[in-house]
Amino acid sequence: MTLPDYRATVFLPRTNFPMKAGLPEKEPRILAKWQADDAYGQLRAARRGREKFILHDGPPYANGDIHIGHAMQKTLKDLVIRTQSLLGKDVPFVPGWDCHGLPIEWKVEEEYRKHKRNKDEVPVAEFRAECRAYAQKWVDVQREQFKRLGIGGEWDKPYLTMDFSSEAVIVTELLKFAASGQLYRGAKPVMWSPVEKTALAEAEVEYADIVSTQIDVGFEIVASSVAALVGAVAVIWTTTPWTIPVNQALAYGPEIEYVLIAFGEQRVLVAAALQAAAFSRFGVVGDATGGAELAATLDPGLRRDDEGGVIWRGLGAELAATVARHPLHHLGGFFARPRPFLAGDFVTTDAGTGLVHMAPDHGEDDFILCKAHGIEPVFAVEGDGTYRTDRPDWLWLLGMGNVISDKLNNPQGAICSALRDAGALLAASPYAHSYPHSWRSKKKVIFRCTPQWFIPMDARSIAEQRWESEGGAVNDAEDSPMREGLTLRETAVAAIADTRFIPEKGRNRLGSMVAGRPDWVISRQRAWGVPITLFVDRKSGAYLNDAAVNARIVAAVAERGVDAWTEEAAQGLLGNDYNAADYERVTDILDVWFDSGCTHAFVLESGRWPDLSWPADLYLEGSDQHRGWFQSSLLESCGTRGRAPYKAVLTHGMTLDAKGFKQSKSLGNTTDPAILMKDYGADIVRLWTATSDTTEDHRIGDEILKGVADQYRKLRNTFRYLLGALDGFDEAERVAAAEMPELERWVLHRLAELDVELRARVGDFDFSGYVTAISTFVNNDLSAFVFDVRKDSLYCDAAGDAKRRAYRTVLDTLFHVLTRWLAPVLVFTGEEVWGTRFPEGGSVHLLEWPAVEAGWRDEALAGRIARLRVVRDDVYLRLEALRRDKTIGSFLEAGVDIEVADEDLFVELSTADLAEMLIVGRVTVRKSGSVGVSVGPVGDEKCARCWRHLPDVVVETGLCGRCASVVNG
RNA sequence: GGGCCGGUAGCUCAGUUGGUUAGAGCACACGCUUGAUAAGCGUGGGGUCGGAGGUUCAAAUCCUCCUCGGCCCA
Repeated sequence: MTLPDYRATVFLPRTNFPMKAGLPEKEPRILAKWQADDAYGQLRAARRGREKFILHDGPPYANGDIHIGHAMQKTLKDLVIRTQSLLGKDVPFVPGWDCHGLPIEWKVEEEYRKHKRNKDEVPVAEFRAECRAYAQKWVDVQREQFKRLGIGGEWDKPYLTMDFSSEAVIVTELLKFAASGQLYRGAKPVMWSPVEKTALAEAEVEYADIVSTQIDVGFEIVASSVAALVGAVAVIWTTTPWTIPVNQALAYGPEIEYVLIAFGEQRVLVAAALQAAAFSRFGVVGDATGGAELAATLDPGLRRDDEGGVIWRGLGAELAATVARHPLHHLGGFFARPRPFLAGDFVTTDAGTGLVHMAPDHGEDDFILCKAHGIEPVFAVEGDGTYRTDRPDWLWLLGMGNVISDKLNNPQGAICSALRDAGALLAASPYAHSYPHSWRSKKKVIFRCTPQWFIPMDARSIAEQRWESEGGAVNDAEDSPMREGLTLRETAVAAIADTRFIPEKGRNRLGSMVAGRPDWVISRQRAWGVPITLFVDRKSGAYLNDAAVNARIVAAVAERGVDAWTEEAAQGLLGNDYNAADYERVTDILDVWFDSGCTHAFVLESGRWPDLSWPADLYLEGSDQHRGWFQSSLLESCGTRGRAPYKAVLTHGMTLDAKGFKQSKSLGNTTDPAILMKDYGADIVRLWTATSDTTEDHRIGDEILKGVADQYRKLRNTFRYLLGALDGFDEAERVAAAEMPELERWVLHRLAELDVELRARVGDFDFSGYVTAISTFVNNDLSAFVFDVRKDSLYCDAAGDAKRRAYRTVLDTLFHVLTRWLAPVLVFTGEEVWGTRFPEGGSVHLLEWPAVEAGWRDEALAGRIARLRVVRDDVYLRLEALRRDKTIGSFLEAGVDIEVADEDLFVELSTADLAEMLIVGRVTVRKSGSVGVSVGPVGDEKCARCWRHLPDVVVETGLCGRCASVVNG
């Protein structure tokens, strides 16, 4: 007998929402619609007047395509913005870019080289214009790349550090530091090219093998706590003879062993470990006759490491109170000053003599060590590499040429000659080594102390920063914007205490960096940046601090940008009260970190974006920004406003490759967001961001993305099921929660629980916990349990059946809840899902957090369902055995007999529709002395429509009673 | 070299103040279903918690050292 096909009478899910997402093609279309509808503007209008949440965007550098770190970070920011917005807050987002600085200058210069143009022949304003155009080009590129990721924001009006209005505020902020006395001119050695007369960055220097002159020079010891040393000669070794006239001290290693050895008429002091090597040099004095004389006086016995020749032996620490004099001390003045022995950790016995001559003007170690002992640089070498002529000390070197010239440095040059004449040159010979050269001119570079502008961290120590005759340009503070009586460092430390850190460990990181950092060097000898708009009095060295002048400067920059700061404009800016000739116009530009440290001022505070307000609720950046933007913003704001520009700081880790290694182009292990857009789509990248633990370093790779795509598919299919199951859902079907079966009420209970959990996760910016909670709910509670159990009712019950209506009511609730909860993560899919069900319903992103009633919570019910699910798990374990021996296929073919001893459990089980809950053919529950579960084939006929095995199936129709009544209406 | 941070199944993550046999999802294997079907359901295997010491009745958890990796400095 052939039974009718009842398939057409079953209410199968119906939807045109495709299982396959096709995100790479679909997302751009949704994006275009948002653009056309002004989705961002609509959202602003919808949230007007609500509590604000200000996430201030840290500006990426406008140079090159975005990388995966940018993608992850902007997505993270977008998750914050969209979840806060979902909570009903007004969350404007103004993205920004960092546009000034060296890397852009390089790129433009690189173009010049390609076209054989010389940067020095290009007017600086024209050069800056090209830098500006270059930055703008990448702003436009990156803007599209960020938009493609589904990042919402005011893309049509971003902030750029190079906007004239930004530049004007940066200048204003600088002048605030000036006005409050928080600026001083100090010095610091930098890489300097005497040929180009400019400072160079590390990356602009290349190393080349050259031959220099190495010399051993004796410094006569004039005082020492070690009596044997007085009158002896301390020997230093150097490959830059030109630095000897700038020497100010000698350094020794406290742990190094030194020996005093007779050498001809002299006694020389060198490191014990280097004695042999040093002595083998001595006597080699180029072609000079003096060398031969010296060699002749040398006792052959002393050329070996002969203990007999050692007059004194001791550790460097014993040299602490030793003082020498410069070999050219007879010149008087600068050269007549004593040369103290200083303990230096950097002194080694790798080469030389174990004693290092210190020229604080020309070495990093030298500068720091000397500074610590109050010895300041003397600026003996000018920018063009010649010795200064405005003091008598170096006039004897007049006309000797550039300090990098071989003529000056060779064994016959002026310096070696002077030393030889003084009897202090123990050796001079060619020396081959690798030496830094300018990438551009290929000429040798030097370390050279140059005046730099500083913001002091400890204002009380400003006076100590001054150096002789250079006029430490410190003005008295008018009024300090910092907390009363506190230094900038102390203000910043206090501000950190007032800030929330997510995760908490960021507090320590930022705090220890601020506590230990040196003064902030804000000047750069560059072209592309905001000028340090100061006029320095040529006589006093103090910078001009006049409100009227400052106002003119700011107005000029606001109008013309950084090009307003020119020599020609100086008198106009100074006005009638000052004579431009009396003032040096500072030509340095600001460190770009000062620029970005001011973003809070020209973005949040300026009023240019009326939606924004100061301070920000949140700054969100990578952990590398503890040294960068978090700190520059903090210091800038503390120095001008006495507090941090943010209430909270959220840090994320770095994105590593699949194996946990840093991504780099040279390693070839980078992940290109553009390729991800093509292969996966933005929602996958967003879901990857949301599921990664971004508080730590995290990984990306094919396997990881595949896993994320799987998780996405599960969520997508859940939406597809909801859409299909809700086909034709009508408000009239709706059932009140109180009228619903337990299973539906339990779903509502779970939603009430989730509501609390998810709100907490959003508050903690814990998106991985947020998505995991939703995913687990969808997988375990919905897909594996509720959807499965209710499949029968949804498919086979009559359309108007109370249970089915209750279920569909809950599915409708689930639809609204899940689309909204997931919309911040799956921005495109969320819109697609929403639009599929409500084509005229506007954007899902305008909606607010779904209404979940706290009254849905029902702990007693939750306990009951949990116990039933334990029974379910137990039964399934047994049914699997029946499957294995082919007794049954579908669980619907099984009958289950449960015996319980406990009265309460018996009542609980017998009042539940266990056959339905377990999706089996039949369940009987008996009270018995023993406890047990037995399973077997149910034996009843299978209903041709609902496929359940039931006793009331009629053979003729093949239908069970329920299905018969549905089919027959 | 220094400061700070991290290492839990193949992958992504949970693991409260130390306290039963270290969990979840995905992936994988096997099976069911063929009316969510390039989907859904079930069962299962898989971890010496980076390594070695130590404290403790008891350590993924506390301490020390090592190792690998990351950020920032030098």
